[in-house]
Amino acid sequence: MEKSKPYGTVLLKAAKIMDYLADNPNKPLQDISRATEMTNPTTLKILETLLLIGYVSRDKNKNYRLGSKIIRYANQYFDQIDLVELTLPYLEKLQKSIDETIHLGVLVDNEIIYVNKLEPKYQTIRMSSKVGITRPLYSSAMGKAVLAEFNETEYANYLESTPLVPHTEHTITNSLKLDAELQKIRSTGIAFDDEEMEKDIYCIGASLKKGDQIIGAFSVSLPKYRLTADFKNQIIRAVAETKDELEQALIH
Amino acid sequence: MEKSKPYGTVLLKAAKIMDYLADNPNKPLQDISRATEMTNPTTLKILETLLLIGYVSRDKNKNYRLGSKIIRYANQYFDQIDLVELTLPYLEKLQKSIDETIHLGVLVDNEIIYVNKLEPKYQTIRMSSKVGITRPLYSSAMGKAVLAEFNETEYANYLESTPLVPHTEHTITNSLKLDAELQKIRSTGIAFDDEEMEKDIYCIGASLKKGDQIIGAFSVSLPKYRLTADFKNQIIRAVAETKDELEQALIH
DNA sequence: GTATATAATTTCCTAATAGGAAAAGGGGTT
DNA sequence: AACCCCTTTTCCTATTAGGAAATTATATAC
Repeated sequence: MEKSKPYGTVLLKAAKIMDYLADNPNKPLQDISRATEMTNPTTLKILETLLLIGYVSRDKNKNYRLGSKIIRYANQYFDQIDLVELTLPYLEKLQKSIDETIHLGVLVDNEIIYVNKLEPKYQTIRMSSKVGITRPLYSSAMGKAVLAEFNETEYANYLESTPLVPHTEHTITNSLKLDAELQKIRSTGIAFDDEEMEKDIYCIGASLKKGDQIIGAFSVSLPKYRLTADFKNQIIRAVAETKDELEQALIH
Repeated sequence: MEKSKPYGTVLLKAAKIMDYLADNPNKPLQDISRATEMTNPTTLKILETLLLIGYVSRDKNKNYRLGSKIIRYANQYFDQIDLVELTLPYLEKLQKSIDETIHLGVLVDNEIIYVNKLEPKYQTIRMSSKVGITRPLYSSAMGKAVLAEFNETEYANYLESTPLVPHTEHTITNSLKLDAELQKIRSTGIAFDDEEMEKDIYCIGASLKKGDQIIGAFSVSLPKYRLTADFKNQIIRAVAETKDELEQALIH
């Protein structure tokens, strides 16, 4: 069984250019050609088409960057979900009671994408994270909360397609251990990430469902040294309560 | 002089699909083919490549929507600018003194793109606008503020490439009138939009420059009936002050 | 459960495109 | 003015794209 060649070679090349420009804004043709391993004429022709459709923009010094169409797409993307606005008051309430970083994520293509982030008001040590980045399901609190909602087929497919790569020495890389962990999450509704993604960071999260549909998850993240037993219980209670409120709100 | 065929037919088709999915999320192959006037096999092949590069995602019912890559791009895009975060405290302060809708926009490809929006806290009648949408330069307060900063060549190019299409009966469609208006803006630093974009909506804005570089603009928008002479002066003063603060902050 | 309708996918061939070598054009610098 | 470096155009063929038709999967009716 050999994998067939993908269709749309220009499209793949264009994506390569876009990826490069996303990480390296304001680059001239030459740099883009070099980085994407294409000749100047080819790169130029693709860039001109990308310019035409608004995916990139070019300044007067002939440097290229991502274009305005991207923002328009992103906006529509959030519209589709429109979760951010809906959940904001509840997450803000959670924020008030637990002054730590709160994330909201949605499930897309077996990953969690951060779509909102609320920062602690008074804590000076904060997490560095950003809306737009993704987290694997197996090694984050939000991810495991979501995984726990998968049915057997979905879970089997997930495991098959995803190698359990360690990010820290605490990452769960054994599927039996992961099974056990998910079992626990199912019984309590609360998921934890004990430095599994990033050293010193502890997260407590829960999934968000709209009826039967898994939407995503939210979580509280904090440096582990701030996590006393009492505080942990307080967060768990607050997260559980927020989950109830959010799922109530999602039904309308 | 004939215009040459654009390179990358697949790319153009892919963009058509993306545009359609941006406006019509969760559509099956058939609908996409119909809307984009392509055959099923072609559409499918492009969708599969888009899937591969993360530009679209497909659910188990085989409905397609924009993919997570878009959010990642958008995030990088904002990083490039990183204006939103930087300006937020100042715009919030402006918000507090003038309880009306505040917009922040950046200049991209001779258009203003809204990148942030602050809603009035107490006013119940609000503007319907969204982050991500664009406004022409000639018919918005932010746009005219930016146009007033263009040099002669830039301005000439702009006029040549942009027809002054009326949006309301107040839109300036005469370039001499626009010249005069820009002259006034240059002398005061404040731009107005007197129902030129949308009936009943009045905006007061100013440009944002970082040294010599035109970044974008911000504005206060409100229903015209709330605009007394006194309130207008109050807004002008607040906008001028905010402009100073922001440009100070932009230098670092 | 089977028939029927509808949509998704694969196959396969040729019309159309893509890509790059080479040459030409632009712009800034010594 | 000559040079260098980067961008853009030209032009030809190796490669890809696109669609008709057949096939398979999926949903709906009976």
